[in-house]
Amino acid sequence: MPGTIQSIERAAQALHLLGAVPEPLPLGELARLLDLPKTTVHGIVRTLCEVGFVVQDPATGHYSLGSGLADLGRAVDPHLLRARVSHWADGLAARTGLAVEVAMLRGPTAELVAHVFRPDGSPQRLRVGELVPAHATALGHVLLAWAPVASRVRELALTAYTPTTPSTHVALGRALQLARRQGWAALDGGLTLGTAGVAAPIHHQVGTAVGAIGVVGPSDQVLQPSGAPHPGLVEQLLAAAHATASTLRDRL
Amino acid sequence: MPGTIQSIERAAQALHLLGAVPEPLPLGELARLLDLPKTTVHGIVRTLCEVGFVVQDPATGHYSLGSGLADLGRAVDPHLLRARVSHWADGLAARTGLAVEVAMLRGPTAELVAHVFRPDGSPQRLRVGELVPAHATALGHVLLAWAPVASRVRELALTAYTPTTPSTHVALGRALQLARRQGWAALDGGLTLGTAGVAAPIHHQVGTAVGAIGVVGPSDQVLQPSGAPHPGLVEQLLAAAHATASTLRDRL
DNA sequence: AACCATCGTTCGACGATGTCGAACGGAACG
DNA sequence: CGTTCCGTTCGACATCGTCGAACGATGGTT
Repeated sequence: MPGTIQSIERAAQALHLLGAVPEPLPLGELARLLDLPKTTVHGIVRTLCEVGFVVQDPATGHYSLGSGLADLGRAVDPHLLRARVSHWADGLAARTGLAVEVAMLRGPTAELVAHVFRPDGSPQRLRVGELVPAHATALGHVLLAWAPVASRVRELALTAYTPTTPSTHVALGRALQLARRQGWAALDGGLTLGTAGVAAPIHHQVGTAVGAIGVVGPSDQVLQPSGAPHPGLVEQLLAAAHATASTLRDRL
Repeated sequence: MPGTIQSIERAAQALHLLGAVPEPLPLGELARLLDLPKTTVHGIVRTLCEVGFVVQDPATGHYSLGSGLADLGRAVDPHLLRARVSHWADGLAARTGLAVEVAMLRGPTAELVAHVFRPDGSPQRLRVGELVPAHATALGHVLLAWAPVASRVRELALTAYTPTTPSTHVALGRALQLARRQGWAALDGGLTLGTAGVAAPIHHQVGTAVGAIGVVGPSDQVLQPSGAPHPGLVEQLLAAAHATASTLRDRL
């Protein structure tokens, strides 16, 4: 039986000790209990502080368990995501003149958790709560591209809503690869001819996206004749996504 | 600013990923998301499995968060300790003919969480819930000797109940050092003249004791004229303490 | 039945990183 | 003011983590 990684075991022991007492522990005490030199323990708790599993009381220098541990088992609540994203989504709609939608992956679909109307006063219908097929929307492409279990794509039923809907796994795979490469996704007429969307991932943990934010509107207002998004659109989307992700990392 | 420990950071990233999805992740998927070779990730998750932070589904081989993480923030519940210790405490009382008490540290006192009567049928009073001064009992000496924050001893008010109560910090310190060295504590007449106790720590995490188990009775039945415990008494105590600790580590 | 792909796992070479003694500045105490 | 103890930094060194190669097991395909 091969060995395990000593530094991870030691970190776990430090966490156990910090969890065993309600009050913060000084470094020397931790070192004494772990039977390790202070500098060794200091390296461990400094790393645990950086990843949020341990916090250091600035006044006393003592250490205790951090909220990062409690957060591990919790997926981001849709209401929390909506709360955090709405400010940026409002601004994005105002600046782009387009409707803004935010979605989270729900099996083969994208569930809209936030929707800001395009600001031109035209009649619109609130779509929050609606499930849209992930393969047929830019939002869905982003969610699939950054889903933890990418192999799930093989299981999707790829209904062709329009001639431009990716309706084979090869076509969808290519679109997702392109999204991963460029960091965003665009799709023209995937669900409705004449309507296009561009979306970007909202990251919470390394490598995956908790949601996606996108703009959607008439194709000629979202994309240039070349098929590329209008100048500045992608940058604004990425900025909104990044800002939302930052607020998600804030502790309440 | 000096660096942090890469392997601990990587372990934390693995835990975040496992926490981000409700279903278990295969090793290859974890490796892809972490952008690390499979063998590297395997070493990390094997270690996390060993410390209980991750579990592996035996059927599929996939990994998910373990209960060890949730356990970190929770001290052992007195009712749980009582439930786990009672079998061993009953046996100890039967074999030694002495009353058995189990306690947990509560500030400067030892709180009795379990009490088994001496089996001679004499009238006795149930003492569960009672707080006894830690410095004046063998149980309390054990709890103080293996407390996470040893420096708290300085803050104790050392009331002298009998001439043999350790009533200076020096005397108490010596008694605790002796306890740590020999792995158990004995005290004759600390609280009541003519009554002696011997106690051993119940460990849950490395280096600390979650509780203590001890026998208490007339001095001549607990200790030999030399002051040493009766033969076999310490071994039986340590066995009961160890068995209790083992059941505490079991997952319900 | 044979072949193939992919899985989790083990082995072991190698050098990158973790370990930890020495030493630091700061805070608290007598 | 001197002393003690704290958390922290530095840097030498060799231990340990990394990871390519390869394994047996499993499931799917022909």
